[in-house]
Amino acid sequence: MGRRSDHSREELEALILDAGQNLMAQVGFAHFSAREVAKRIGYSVGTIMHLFSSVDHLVLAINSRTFLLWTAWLEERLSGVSGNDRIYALVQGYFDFAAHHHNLWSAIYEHRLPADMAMPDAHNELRGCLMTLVEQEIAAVLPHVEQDEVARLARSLVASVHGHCAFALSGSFALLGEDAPLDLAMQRVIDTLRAQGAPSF
Amino acid sequence: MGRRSDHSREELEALILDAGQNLMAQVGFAHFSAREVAKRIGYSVGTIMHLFSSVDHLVLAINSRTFLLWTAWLEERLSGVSGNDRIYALVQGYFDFAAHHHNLWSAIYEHRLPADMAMPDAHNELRGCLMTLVEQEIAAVLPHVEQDEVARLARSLVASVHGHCAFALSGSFALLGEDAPLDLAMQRVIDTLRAQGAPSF
DNA sequence: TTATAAATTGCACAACGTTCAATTATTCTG
DNA sequence: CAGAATAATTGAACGTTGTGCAATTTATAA
Repeated sequence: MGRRSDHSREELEALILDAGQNLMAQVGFAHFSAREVAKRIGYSVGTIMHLFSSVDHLVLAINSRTFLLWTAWLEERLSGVSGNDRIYALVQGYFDFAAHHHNLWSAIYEHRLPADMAMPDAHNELRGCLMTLVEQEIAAVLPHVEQDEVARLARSLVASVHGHCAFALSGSFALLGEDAPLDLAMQRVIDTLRAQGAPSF
Repeated sequence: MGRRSDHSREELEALILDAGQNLMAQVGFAHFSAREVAKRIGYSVGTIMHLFSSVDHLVLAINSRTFLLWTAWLEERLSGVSGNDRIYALVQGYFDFAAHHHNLWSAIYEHRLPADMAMPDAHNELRGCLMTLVEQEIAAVLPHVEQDEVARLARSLVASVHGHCAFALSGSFALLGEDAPLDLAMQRVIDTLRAQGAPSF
């Protein structure tokens, strides 16, 4: 008991987040448990509570990490792609990540912050990187649109694609007889880009 | 113990669903509890398990009821409205319901069916009524589009609006500095209707 | 060396979903 | 109408969960 020398505070936090994200990927948000995370790293639950204060803070941190993974995933999908294909790569990458990391992706949206708990700025900025990435791509396709409007469009298009992705992964689309959610999402994006006067869509 | 005469099976199910939906509205999916429902109606948890088999089935039934509420809400918002305004009423009604019944609405999407549990047909049909309603409105605005395509468009537009609504209620839009999610959603719907050649949008 | 501070634990608590034998109420049968 | 069969309902148990806290161990400072 009490073996501070094994890991520094930062190392221990990383250890917990690694194990936590693995557990989340394996069992999903509904069956996630701080106790199980503790068991997996050989520490007691109290240590996790000491470092993260509550299971909500831990899940928040895990989900922010997932955003990081997600952004990297999208950047890789964009590398080497040019022109309008970058928009396709972006939408498809969005769907692919969710499909390949179903539990991690869903956890982001299944977790609701307690009413008395605000999103820490650091986490918000981390998560915002994904939106920045999308803004850049939208701006490239709509060179005549001013930046504020690009930002609004990016938010809106992400929301639209998110809706399609959520319905796809939850099974709602399947229950409605829809078998090509990605095509649907892509069409909606094209509708909007054309409405904004995108040159070649 | 054992007082079968108090309520018939159907009455008791309705009693549980009423109390369950009230509890869900008050505390949200994360703090919903079958035990608390039992306490509120003066029965034991065992009785609820006997009638609904598991808390997942109970939540499923509550959420299907919410779909019913939601559909009725939309129909009321549509009554007396004509022309293109019906599309506006529909999108706004979607947002309004979610805002006025945040916990009920969110519970629909926070609840994931266990992997070994399928959506019962009866519930799927119930929930499908909302989509049918939307299909009718889309068909009215796009008279030249054939029915299968209308159905696909309806699914897609609902997904898009859902994405905007989800980001609005979760606070994601606020964190991104977006303060008019409804306008955003409405614009995306118009983009698509115009792309489909809607006469007057 | 001793005092102070920080980390870590183990235990307790209340609540959860689920299971099940026991009990009570109803219905069926002869 | 009595007695057997059936169905409903309960209460208690079990293994979880998140959280709080006093006690203990380790590291640091004086």
